[in-house]
Amino acid sequence: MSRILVVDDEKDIVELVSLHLQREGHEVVSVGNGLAVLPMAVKTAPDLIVLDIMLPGIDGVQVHRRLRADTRTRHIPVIMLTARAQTNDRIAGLESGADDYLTKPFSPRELMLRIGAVLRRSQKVVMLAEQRIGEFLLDRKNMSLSISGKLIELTITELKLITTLMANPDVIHTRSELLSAVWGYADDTHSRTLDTHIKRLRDKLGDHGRHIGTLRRQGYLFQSVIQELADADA
Amino acid sequence: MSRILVVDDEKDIVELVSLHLQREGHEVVSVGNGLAVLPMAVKTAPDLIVLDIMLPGIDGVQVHRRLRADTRTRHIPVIMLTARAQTNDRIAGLESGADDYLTKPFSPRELMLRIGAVLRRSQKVVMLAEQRIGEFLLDRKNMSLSISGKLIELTITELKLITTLMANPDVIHTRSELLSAVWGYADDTHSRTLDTHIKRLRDKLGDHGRHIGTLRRQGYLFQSVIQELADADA
DNA sequence: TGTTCGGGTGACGAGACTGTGACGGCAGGA
DNA sequence: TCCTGCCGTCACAGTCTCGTCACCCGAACA
Repeated sequence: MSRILVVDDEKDIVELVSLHLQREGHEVVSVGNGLAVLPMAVKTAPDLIVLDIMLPGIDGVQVHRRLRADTRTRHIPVIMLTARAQTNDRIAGLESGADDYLTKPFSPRELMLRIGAVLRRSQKVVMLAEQRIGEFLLDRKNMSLSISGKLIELTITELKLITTLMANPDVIHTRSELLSAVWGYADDTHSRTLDTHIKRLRDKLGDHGRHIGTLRRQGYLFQSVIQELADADA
Repeated sequence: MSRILVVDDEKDIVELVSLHLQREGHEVVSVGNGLAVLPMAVKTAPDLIVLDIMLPGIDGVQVHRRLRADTRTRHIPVIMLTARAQTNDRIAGLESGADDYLTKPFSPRELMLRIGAVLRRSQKVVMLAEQRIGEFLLDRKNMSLSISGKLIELTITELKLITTLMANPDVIHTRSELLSAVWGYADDTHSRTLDTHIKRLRDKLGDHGRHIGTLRRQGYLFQSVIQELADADA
């Protein structure tokens, strides 16, 4: 699932950790020498680095600093392994820089949990570059909307509005929800602003404007298929 | 997950296919008559059409042609079902137009695989919802930029501009490239427009405006780390 | 049938946004 | 050192965009 770089000079540790990681479906790369970490990190672009603080040649803290200084590796989360013998100040120093740390001896189970947590935290939220609903094509890359290949010129407000509606088609978006999403209004300002923009949007969409439905007292919605709207109970 | 329109006059086939599709979480709409395909496709806006070539009333090839001729349906991918008895020319003709085709009799499993492949191909280009470069955080969902958590209010033009630059940080974007990406200008209009917007952007970014670098005669670039720019050979 | 309420519609003015041209300054080459 | 070309900066005017208001209409309900 993820690629993880394990840095430790004790082969036993590396093997133990690798075993557990692989069991969880991760790909493991390992290095035993501090000086080799940066080149290896650049080469393999791991999703996470498990870094022992005690290393031959160069200190783990130094390695960490170098990783952070290099634009190619600075975003990679690091979990530090420290020995109990380390002074508290040392640990505090690490704590500030690393994404997490663990004192030796540690249970593999705990390491796995922490790795899972860090990965989840750093996981990137992906979205569709293009969202298609029927003939509507929302191109987030170019910030544009087209219908059946025809570009519809929208203002930024209209674009935000339809983007919000299309994000959850066939679902009712309340007025306050839309006002919050598009205008950032916290309070339920009651004015004709939203209505007006809905109208402008519908006008620009021409015949397809009917995809934007109104539910009296409830809100608006983007209908993937145009149909009569029957109010549910209020 | 997706809405699929199945066109076949043999009820057994429709039922079989529908069953498998529904099992995979797809919504199925079906039609047994060639003439009903276009209206139904327009009405339900399916994500994919499975089209049998042998149909009563009107030939599947004709139907396909009509689908392609109509702006409302031309973008919908089509998988053709052909009988082994069809001549080779016929199949060649199909092959060019349809997104995929399958000869009867076929295994439902194979159809499912091909449908999966076509759907995957026809949609889903993913992008990061948030892009972070140093202190800069580009939030594509809310179409906003913030620096160290502070929201920067940008106009739509400025937003497109910095989005383009940030899409490939530390890479030179030529003037014509930017004019094309942001303004859609095909020709290299030479005016002060781009410069002016670059300046406005830099101003709004305050001290961080220095991330936008100029390379004389070459273009602009977003620098992930601020540094002196040395012109490469022109 | 009449009343009430929420949404639709059209107009308008303030302000924002944009593209342009003029001008100045700086870098690189002669 | 001067010249040339490219970019930075500024002011400005035209256009666009937005929020609001007044008024209309139709649905829901009594």
